Parts: sequence; structure tokens; C-alpha cells
Amino acid sequence: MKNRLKVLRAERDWSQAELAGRLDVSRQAVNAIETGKHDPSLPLAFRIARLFDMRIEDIFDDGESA
Amino acid sequence: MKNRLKVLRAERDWSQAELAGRLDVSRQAVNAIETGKHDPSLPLAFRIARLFDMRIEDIFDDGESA
DNA sequence: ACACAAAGTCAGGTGTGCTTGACATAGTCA
DNA sequence: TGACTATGTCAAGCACACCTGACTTTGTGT
Repeated sequence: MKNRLKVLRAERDWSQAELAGRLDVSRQAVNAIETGKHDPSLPLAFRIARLFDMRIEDIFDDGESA
Repeated sequence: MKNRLKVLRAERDWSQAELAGRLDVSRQAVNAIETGKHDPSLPLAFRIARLFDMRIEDIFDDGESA
């Protein structure tokens, strides 16, 4: 599952630790999602989408055509 | 995490087993999601949204105000 | 009463999302 | 050089998302 977390974070000039704090998860969890090691849980995906005021589908991409 | 799976399924007159087949998961997985015992993984949430041609946020509700 | 389909549930197992704590590396700056 | 920040990574552990297989319950129809 690809995602735009790193870009969205860079646009706001946040560190991984700063983003982790805003999402109430560990810094390692943010890193693992950004580097593609894990997909977030659905509740965490909701928190991420809400934080950036976007839809989940606009942040994450599971690669299926349509 | 609340969801509208049961209603969407009823609108199409599908059994849990039929929906499970279309999502490529077990019947018990569908049942657990409908009865609120589990949240789906993000990839499964994407498959569900795609199957019903809706956004994830229109099917699932994590209860946060905005 | 009987058969059947759908739904719900349980046990036992596997894989993963997330945790804390620790450590390595690279970049910046006094 | 030495201190500090950001990032990446590892290990060990916990909780949960899924699995198969089996069983019970409920509703429908003969």
C-alpha cells in the first residue's frame, strides 16, 4: 500500500516524531508506514485523513485500477 | 468502528457468505466486521469500498466529530 | 415435524500493527 | 571535535485481523 505521508509531512515541515505526536502513535509506527513496512489500521487511517483534511483514498493507494 | 455493511449487503440481497466470496475473505471475517467485533484492515476496507463503489468514509464511521 | 439456509459464535492457530527501548547513520552547527 | 536532530532499523512483546473447522440458533418452507 503506497501513501503520500512523507510528502504531506514535508509540506508542513513536520518531523516523523511531530507527526507521531499528532496521531498519538509511536515514531516507529509513522516510520514503518512511510517506508512501506506496515499498512495503518483503519482507525489510524481515519486519524491520518482527518489530520490532513483529506479522504483516505487520496492519501493511500492500494494499487487496484479502479 | 460502525459500518453500513449489513445495509449495503441487504440492498443487494447478498448473504454474508456471498459477500465474503466477493471480498475474498472468510464468512466469519464478514460476520465479525458486521457485528462490530473487528475493524477491517485498510486493504480490506479498500476492497469493500471498491465493491460498493463508495468511499471508505461513507461506509465506515469511527465516531469522531469531524 | 423435518429439512435447509443464514447468521452467530467458539477454539486454536498464523500473521501483522503497534508498543518501548536501544542503537546506527547522516546532517547541521557551535 | 563534539553536541544535537532526524531518520532508519532491530528485538521482544502484546493485541487484533484473519484463517479453518465445528457447532448452535433462528427463520423459512415443505
